[in-house]
Formats: sequence, C-alpha cells, structure tokens
Amino acid sequence: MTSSAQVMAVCAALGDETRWQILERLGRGDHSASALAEMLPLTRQAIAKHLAALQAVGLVESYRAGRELRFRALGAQLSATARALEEIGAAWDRRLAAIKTVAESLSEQD
Amino acid sequence: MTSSAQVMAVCAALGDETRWQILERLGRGDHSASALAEMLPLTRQAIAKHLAALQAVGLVESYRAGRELRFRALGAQLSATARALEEIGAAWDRRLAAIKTVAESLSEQD
DNA sequence: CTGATTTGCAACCAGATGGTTGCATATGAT
DNA sequence: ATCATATGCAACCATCTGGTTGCAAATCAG
Repeated sequence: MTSSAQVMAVCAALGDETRWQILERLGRGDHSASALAEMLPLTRQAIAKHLAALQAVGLVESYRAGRELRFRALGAQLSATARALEEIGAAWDRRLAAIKTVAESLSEQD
Repeated sequence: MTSSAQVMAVCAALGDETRWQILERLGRGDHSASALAEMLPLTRQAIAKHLAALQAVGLVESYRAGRELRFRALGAQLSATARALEEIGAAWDRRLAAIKTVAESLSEQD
C-alpha cells in the first residue's frame, strides 16, 4: 500500500529541477555523488543532499563499490506513486461525469 | 504531450500538505476560496494562493457562480502526470532488468 | 442607496530549502 | 607509509515559500 503521505513526499522530492537532472543521469546508469558532480554544475555536497532526499522517499538506493558510494534509480517507487495518482485522478473524473449525467437528465425536461 | 517540465511543475504543486487538503475537498465537490477557508484552518488568502498554484499547473480550474469564484479538481492533468511517471519508472526498471540479465549470463561460466 | 459579502492586491514575516565553503575522516593505489 | 580520492559533517548564506494582516474594489440583497 502507498499511503497518501508517501505520495506527497515523493511528489515533493520530484518537484525540483536539479533532482530531475540527477534522476535523468541515474536512469541511464549508476553513479556516485562525486561522478554526478562532474556532470552537473553543482558541488558534490549539494548533490549529496539531493541524493539523500531522493533516497529518503525510495526513489533511489545506494551501494558501495570500492571506496565510492553509487546510486541507482528505483522505478518501483515511481510506478507506485504513478498508480496512486492515476486512481485519484480517475475518482475526480468519475465525480465530474456523474454531475454531467445529472445535468443532462435535468435538461431532458425540454 | 506532457513535457518533462510540466511533470516537474505538477509534482511541485503536489508536494505540499495543505494543497492536498484543498484537493481532497475539491475532489468531492466544487468550492470557492472563502468556502474552503471555512473548512480548513487557514486564511482565505493563503488558500487563494494555493488555488492559483494548482490552477497554474492545470490541476484545478475556476468558474464564476454569482459573486463567488468556484474551483473544480481536474483529473485529466493528474492522470497525464501519472502516465508520464509510470513510463519513466518502467524505463528505469527495464535498464535494471537488462543489467541483471547480463550479470546472470556472466555467472553461467561456473 | 446601503450594507454585507466576496474577491483581489500588496506588504510583510518566519521558517524551509538549495547551495556554498571548509575541514575531518576513510579507503584504495603505489 | 604516503598520497590521492571519496565520503561525511557542520556552519553559513540567500532566496523561495507558506502564511499573515490590512485595505480596496466589485457584486448581490434589502
């Protein structure tokens, strides 16, 4: 189950340009904070903070490789969040469709 | 088409507790900023700002009803964002699966 | 017209957040 | 052992952002 608070937290993590740039790189290959710092116009520490934020909501996981700590993008969390949003959106649309139906049945009095 | 920047903007809008509370109310019925202010422990102006943010990314739309301005939750934008995230998540998982396959074929040398 | 209600706008404030620099610590290679 | 490289931690800073108050303007009702 994906709680409502979890969905919000993941969205908050995804609501940042820099974090998306990091995720785009990680989506194509694992990298350490230092490696990412060489690809992006940012300090390693700034990137480390973003990676921590992403890891906190399960969008990324880390593993040691020698003396470096590599990060990997996790599709599972993203997909779970997507499904939760899809459901909520569908519920909103169902409500609107129901209202429209009522409006149409009322206008049948013409 | 849903651009990458759009997805980020929608996520940013969804990354806020108060905004979710507003959306939850709007998901069950249309309301004006003033009406929402009576349901939530917030000033009307605070709510108006949030509604503007939600409207800016297409999660909500407004219409006049007499002297009040009512807001309605739009499922379409939420669903579109969900599909975009789902695709990205799937791409990440495909990459991981491919790597795993390579690893397995290498270990067949035992 | 008058009064009540609702929206709209601007200024202001405190705390969160994205980013930096600097230094300490750990680990791999020679 | 030594040197280079990578991570970890803390302090600090500027800006963004969520929220407030106050007031003006528009609109419906009597």
